[in-house]
Amino acid sequence: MLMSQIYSPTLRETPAEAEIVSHQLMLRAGLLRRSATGIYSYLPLGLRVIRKIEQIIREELNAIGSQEVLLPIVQPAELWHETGRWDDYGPEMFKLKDRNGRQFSLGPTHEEIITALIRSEVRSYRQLPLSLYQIQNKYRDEIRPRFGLMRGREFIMKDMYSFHRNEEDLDKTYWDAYHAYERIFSRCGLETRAVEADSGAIGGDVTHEFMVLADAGEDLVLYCDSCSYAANAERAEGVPVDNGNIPENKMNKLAEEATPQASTIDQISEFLNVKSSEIIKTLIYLADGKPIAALVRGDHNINEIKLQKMLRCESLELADDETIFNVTGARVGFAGPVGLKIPIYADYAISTVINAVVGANKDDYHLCNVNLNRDFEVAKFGDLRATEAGDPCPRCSGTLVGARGIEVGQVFKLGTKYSRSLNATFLEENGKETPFVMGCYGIGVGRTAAAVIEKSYDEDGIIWPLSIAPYQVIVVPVSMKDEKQAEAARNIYKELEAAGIEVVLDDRDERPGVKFKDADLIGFPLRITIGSKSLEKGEMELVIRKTKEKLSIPIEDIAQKVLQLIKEA
RNA sequence: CGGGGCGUGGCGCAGUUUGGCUAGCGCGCCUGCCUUGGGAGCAGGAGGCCGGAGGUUCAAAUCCUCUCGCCCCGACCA
Repeated sequence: MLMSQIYSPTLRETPAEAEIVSHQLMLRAGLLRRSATGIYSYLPLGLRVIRKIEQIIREELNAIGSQEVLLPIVQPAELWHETGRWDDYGPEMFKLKDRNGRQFSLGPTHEEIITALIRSEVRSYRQLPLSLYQIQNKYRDEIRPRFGLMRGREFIMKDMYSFHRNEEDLDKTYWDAYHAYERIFSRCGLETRAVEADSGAIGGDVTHEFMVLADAGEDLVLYCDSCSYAANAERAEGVPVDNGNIPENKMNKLAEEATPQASTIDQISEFLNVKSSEIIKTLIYLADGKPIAALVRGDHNINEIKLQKMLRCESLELADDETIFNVTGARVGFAGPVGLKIPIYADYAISTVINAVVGANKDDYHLCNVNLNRDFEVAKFGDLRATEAGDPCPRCSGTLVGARGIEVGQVFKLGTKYSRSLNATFLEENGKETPFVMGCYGIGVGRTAAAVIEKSYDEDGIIWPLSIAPYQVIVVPVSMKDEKQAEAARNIYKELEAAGIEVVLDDRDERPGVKFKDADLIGFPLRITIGSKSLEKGEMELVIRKTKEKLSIPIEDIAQKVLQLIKEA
């Protein structure tokens, strides 16, 4: 390909719209342009990177026996009503109507479609297991799209779905996929860490997210400093603590203190001169519409996902001011467990707080020296707090370390959630109608490209690994007007192309600085520079983008050397 | 959805507070000369309903009202 022909408008200056490095460089290198918030056009070089990643995915998934399909983007609402996700997914779904007023959505994911496809065709255990995948645009009207390809509203995703007779069979495919993912990301030049995670709106119990540790990541990952435990912070387990029964003689006399205008933990801590760990935070929630109280220590934060799991409720939201007043008799900021008539759930750590400070359920008052069992009862203890860096590891005696992570893939064991609600069954050997046991497996293709840049760039631009670079080599003659250089450039270009190498010839009549800057910005892994001096010696210069290493190599050896470098990568 | 910020040639910005001549600058773009190992130089040039609508005024990029779009932070942690 000739550089003069490639539509790759590079920018000297960083567009104001881009905040993180990968987004800035994708725009500057002419890989990407924004069309609307979270919606992008991929330009030729950007598309080539995407296609390379897709190809790696295809190879690895085909290798574990999955087959590629292409499912519709426009999906009928009825299917989503069947699983209840038309409402569960809520405003995240792009919804549309056809001319007859029939409702559709732009697919945010494809569990419904694929399950509906399978249910009418796969009738026997003899046809299982079955694994299908597709690579396609997904549509989610994200609450806050940002960071270019990192979180778009339209984005390219590989999604794979597997169908099984039973859990054991699912387990095998689950780990096949898990290991295929490791190979995929590794081939893309990414170091990933599989972490335990929450399954969110997709559902299921066992799931791992593949995280690339990077500052631009939107997730917080906690991992153990001495064992292999790693989890998304929203999922990370707390370690149960139990202080046993607090001896009566350590309990001080309950007292009421006026705390005018002190309604936050910090304010109370300062006003009463107590540590935040001596305060019990009382949160009033509506669980499926019914009020409940959740207690966490003042220096802890609640994890609503954990609370929702413990309550086994469909919906969970913080109560509104009116409900709080009705339940506690006080305005927000003065709730406490003493005398509450609603069920009280508490984090394990609550059992360790002696002589605690709590809201008095009375405006502008708090209670001091409050003690569990003497002054209030807890319906159930559990792991309710948000685990943080510095907390003990739930698996060993180590300590959890925090890091930002970019989630590039996730694998789920879905179980029968979708097959049951969509009535997708097959006949078992014994003739019994059985719902499919399912798994699903996603990879964010564009996000993977973005993650690679986040981990591999320098002040001059992107540093693509050979495996997903838009082209492997760029040939840069210092001056196209020097006919000797131009000819040598054309010759080596043709030779490399003939050897099956993906090569670009920068045939533009630009000054060398411009061509070097563009080559570095776009991130071609290898550059062959042709100057008059080296040419006279019968040599060309091979420059490694990543290390900036420059090798003078006899012209006749160049192609061989390039092939060797590609092979070694 | 809440808060903050921003919309001025393709890109990055100034000008807006305090209304006033033909709306500026840098980069990019076009033409010519010149130059060729890290985004050169000189000369000439094109390109703007100042996001949109309405209003105030002799006069609006600038003031007022409404609206659209974009970016950032937050989204209930009492």
